[in-house]
Amino acid sequence: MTTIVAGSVSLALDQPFSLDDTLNCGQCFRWQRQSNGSYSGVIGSTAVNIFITNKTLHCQRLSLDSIPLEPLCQEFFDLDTDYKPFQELCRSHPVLSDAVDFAGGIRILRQQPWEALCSFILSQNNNIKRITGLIGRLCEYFGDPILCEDGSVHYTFPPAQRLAVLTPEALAPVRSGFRAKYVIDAAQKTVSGAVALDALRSVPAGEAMDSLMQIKGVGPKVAQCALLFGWHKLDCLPRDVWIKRVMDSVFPDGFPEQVLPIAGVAQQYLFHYVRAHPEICAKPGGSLSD
DNA sequence: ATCCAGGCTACAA
DNA sequence: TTGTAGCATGGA
Repeated sequence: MTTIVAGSVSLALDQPFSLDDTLNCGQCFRWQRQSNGSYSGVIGSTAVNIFITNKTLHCQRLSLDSIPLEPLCQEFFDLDTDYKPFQELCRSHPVLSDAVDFAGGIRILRQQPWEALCSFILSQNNNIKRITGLIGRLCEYFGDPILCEDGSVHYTFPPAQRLAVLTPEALAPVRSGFRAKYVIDAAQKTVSGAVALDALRSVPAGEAMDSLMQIKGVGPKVAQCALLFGWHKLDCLPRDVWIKRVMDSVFPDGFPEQVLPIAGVAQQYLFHYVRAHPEICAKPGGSLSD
């Protein structure tokens, strides 16, 4: 009996979707741009190559598994969510409107909760380039290899059970510095159930934050990033140094009220926008020396 | 060389 | 409660 495995799927897109912006805006760290402009990456235990042409998302399976490709991509890239209403809400403020014009092709991926949590623990006081390398090493050293048709090897994100039994010394090759002990604590509390990741799905953001912040090395910013990118809680508003800057200078009273339910989406447009245009945060007449 | 990066902990006042 | 030194690492 022959197993038919769909090697690729094509998904029609009914709204803007930029792979470059979505995969390079700091919400994920594991997608690699190929020389032809496509991206390769891992969703769960499936390695894929993706690209967009003619308002169609093409997804090719690289790994040798038979997990149905279409629902996998449909969910991961959040294709069932209509972002137009979110962008209309952002139009209520000129700078958010500019951010939408600049970064409106970003979609909030539906990453696995554990991967998002672990990734953003490692992200603290760190820059995106180094975070990417660090997570790459974590997966290469502690994930499961995914053999691919073309001879390449991808890796799963290491499950919590595997990291929970490690010592900081064992994690040394990852070169995560002081963050190693935080990752181990997160893994242990996840495995023990002290922090029940699955249960957070049905819990309001504030309560979910309190739960995640029991983990050493998880404060408000890491918790909100994890909940936004790993649990798709769109009302979370992570405040990193860039967002703090633009909040202080442009939104001293916070986002417009109507934006708050999707503040995480607005935040992500803004994050991508201000990193490319730091002058937005410049205080009018302010000087660096006072 | 000093500063900074998708911050948090531990401690002081 | 608010404020801040120290933290590991590496690129600018």
